Amino acid sequence: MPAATGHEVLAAVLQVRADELQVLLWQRGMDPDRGRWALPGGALGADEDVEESVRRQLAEKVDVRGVTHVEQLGVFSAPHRVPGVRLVATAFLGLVPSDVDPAVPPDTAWHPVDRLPATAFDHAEIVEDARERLRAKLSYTNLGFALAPREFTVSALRDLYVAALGHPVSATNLQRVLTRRGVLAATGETAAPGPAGGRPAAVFRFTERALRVTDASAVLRPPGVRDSAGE
Amino acid sequence: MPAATGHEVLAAVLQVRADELQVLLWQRGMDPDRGRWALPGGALGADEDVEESVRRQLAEKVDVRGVTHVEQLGVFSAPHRVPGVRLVATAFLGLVPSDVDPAVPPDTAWHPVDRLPATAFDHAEIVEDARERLRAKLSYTNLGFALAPREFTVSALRDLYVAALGHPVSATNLQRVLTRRGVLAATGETAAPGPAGGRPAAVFRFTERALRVTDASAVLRPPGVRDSAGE
DNA sequence: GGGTGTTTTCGCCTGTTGGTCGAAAACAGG
DNA sequence: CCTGTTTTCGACCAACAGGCGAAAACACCC
Repeated sequence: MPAATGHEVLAAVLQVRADELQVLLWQRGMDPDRGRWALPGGALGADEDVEESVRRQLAEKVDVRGVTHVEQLGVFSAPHRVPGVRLVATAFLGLVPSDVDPAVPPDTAWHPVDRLPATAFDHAEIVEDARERLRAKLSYTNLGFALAPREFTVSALRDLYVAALGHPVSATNLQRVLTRRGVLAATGETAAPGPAGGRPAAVFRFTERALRVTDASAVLRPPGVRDSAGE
Repeated sequence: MPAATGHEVLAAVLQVRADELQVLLWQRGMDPDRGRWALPGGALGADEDVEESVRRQLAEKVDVRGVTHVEQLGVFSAPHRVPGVRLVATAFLGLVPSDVDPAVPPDTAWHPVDRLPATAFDHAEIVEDARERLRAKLSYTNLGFALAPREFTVSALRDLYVAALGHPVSATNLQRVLTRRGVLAATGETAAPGPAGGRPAAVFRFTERALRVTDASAVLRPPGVRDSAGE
């Protein structure tokens, strides 16, 4: 009696390329929406949950080792979001560090989230949700690790934040804030200066490459429990 | 070709009752999991999205006007989370103000989230997710409005936060923080003192009864843009 | 080799926020 | 009128983020 309901997973995979936040899309070769650009994904398999499914489907488009972070965005379930069939989608956000350039099939390409091509179904809406989720989480988590190479300079990290957030970020502040949160650590090495000279930049690394929420957002925290201010 | 996949919606409706955070559950009268307690919900209809569906299903259990806030928690999709059938669930968090006591069917009752009875399927996990989401959002949003009556004293609001957060909260701080964020406003009236006397408490109100995120969480904000500190 | 320009780094200052504490205000009851 | 209770308010302090400018460390050119 409940209508036969299919379930698909979709992934908005984001990466900063050429100082712009871009998303991985593939061009549909079949109707409906032939020629329009769609998010990677596909039908949920019988013996997998949605997390396993999205990783499996992504593996068909890119080298999954490049995708350092995957998290659930939400459910998109408008009755006619896909014409003809009843299809509920679980959308995901995926992040790729800026130093890798995974090989992709010929029908697949990166597009700046600011200038999307004609998109299929409700996928533009999903990309917008992914972008906002990224923006919010960059502020109060260490999610930057998923966009950055293993090692980087503060200015390189600053450029990533500028591209992802869409507004200027002070390098001074970025370093101080992240250091105080205890997620940044200097490696002791320095990078070679650019062609115009300049002081060699110190090389940093994220202390952990797993998502951690900053307690700074824990307003109204229990009494007596103060931040350790970076052990 | 994809296995016939059913889709259901489930709601973890939370309310502070008797100084404890409680969740609305109903006792299953049929197998599987007969006798165990389950979250309200049901199959997704053909002509509704999951948001519409959860409100419709909730209306069958409680007076929906009492539920002041509903938001998506996430998808639960373990292949055998419900024995026998393939059922994917979209879980929701619902909040009810502490001053209403909606009528519920005979098989339905409130249970403290700290002492859940035997629960059906993976519903205990969903309740735990709902509770953590509430805890997190109380800190950096004005979500308290959804747990509180339209008008209240600071100590009453403090008791709600204590019950929901599970740790002591300073009344002084709560008032100052919420006022500075611009979400609290004094009505000018005072409440009658308790039986033991004491100074009459001032009555407050939330300035808006819609979810708003505090910009305080927007660390690394654009330069020059400072908080208006409550106009 | 010294000056110039560039890039990064570091320290200081400021405004805001949240946590703590204690005093004062406003009530009931004896 | 005195005591006990509850609420309210102000003062103080530590932590934090943003802004700014000086100093450090390099490349290039004359």
